[in-house]
Amino acid sequence: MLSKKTKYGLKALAYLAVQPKNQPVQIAEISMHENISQKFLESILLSLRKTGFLGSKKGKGGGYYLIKPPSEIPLTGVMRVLEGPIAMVPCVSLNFYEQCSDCPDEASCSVHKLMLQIRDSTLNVYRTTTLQDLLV
Amino acid sequence: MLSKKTKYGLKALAYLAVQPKNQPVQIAEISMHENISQKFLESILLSLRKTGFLGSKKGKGGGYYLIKPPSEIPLTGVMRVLEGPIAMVPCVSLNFYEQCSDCPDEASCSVHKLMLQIRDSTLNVYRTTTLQDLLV
DNA sequence: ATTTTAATCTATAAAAACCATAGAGTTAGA
DNA sequence: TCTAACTCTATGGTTTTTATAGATTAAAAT
Repeated sequence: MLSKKTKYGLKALAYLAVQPKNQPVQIAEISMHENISQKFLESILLSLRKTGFLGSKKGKGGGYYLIKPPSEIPLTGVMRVLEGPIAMVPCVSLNFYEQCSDCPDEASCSVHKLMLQIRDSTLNVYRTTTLQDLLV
Repeated sequence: MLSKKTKYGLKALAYLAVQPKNQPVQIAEISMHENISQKFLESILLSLRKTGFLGSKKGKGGGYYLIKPPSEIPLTGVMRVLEGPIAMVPCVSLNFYEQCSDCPDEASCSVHKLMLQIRDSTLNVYRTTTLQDLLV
């Protein structure tokens, strides 16, 4: 299941992507427009800022804005920040690899083989889709 | 993330798939061989039996066995039983469709569009892969 | 019939993840 | 200096996941 965090994050990014002249938008506006709990959205936007997707401006007329044009933001990075590893199992993760404690041999593991395929096909979508492609 | 339930279930199915003459295997044997908590495995195998993937025999010489040959078991069904809906969001699910409460219009929802693509590419893997393909 | 073996069922609880809120602090602009 | 808006820390509640305990039922062997 997709977490609310990711869902809200993507919606917020898409909302920011259609702003004229990429002007800063306040949390409150995004939260109202997209039906998202404001406090929760705060923490999500904060993590997107810390990871370099968003910029922010404090004070009057401030808000959040995209740092790069939507067409230059592939979803791989966004998804890793919001949802975590793309792989469904650590032993096939490119960025978060971990050995399975219960599994003596990866090469002969049936789950490993399957999840490798799933990772590749999912990754292929995220790599070839940018934020621009999500806009109406 | 893939749940332990699914991981264990797949391993158990693969283990059963390589049994000579498809003979019944006891829970205890699978649990030992695959490093799975026996009680937990019990409930997993039970649900696989109830959904028609496994048969069981009680008493001495009993155990669980595959009902169909591995090559005739696409992973779509198995995954739906073990892991639940394949879609990451109910509004793009074929078998478990549900409207999003927070989303006024599916057609213009950025998350919807993306998750539709992910569902299709994932489904494509599960549909074209059978239990047979997971064996070494 | 009785005993043994092994699946089945019900209930429950520990652990982790997820979602959300509260409130104080900080920064920037007017 | 006042106010608007982001930043940070902490915390609580709910749900899901994982696991365990114990009693029951069914089949086979004796």
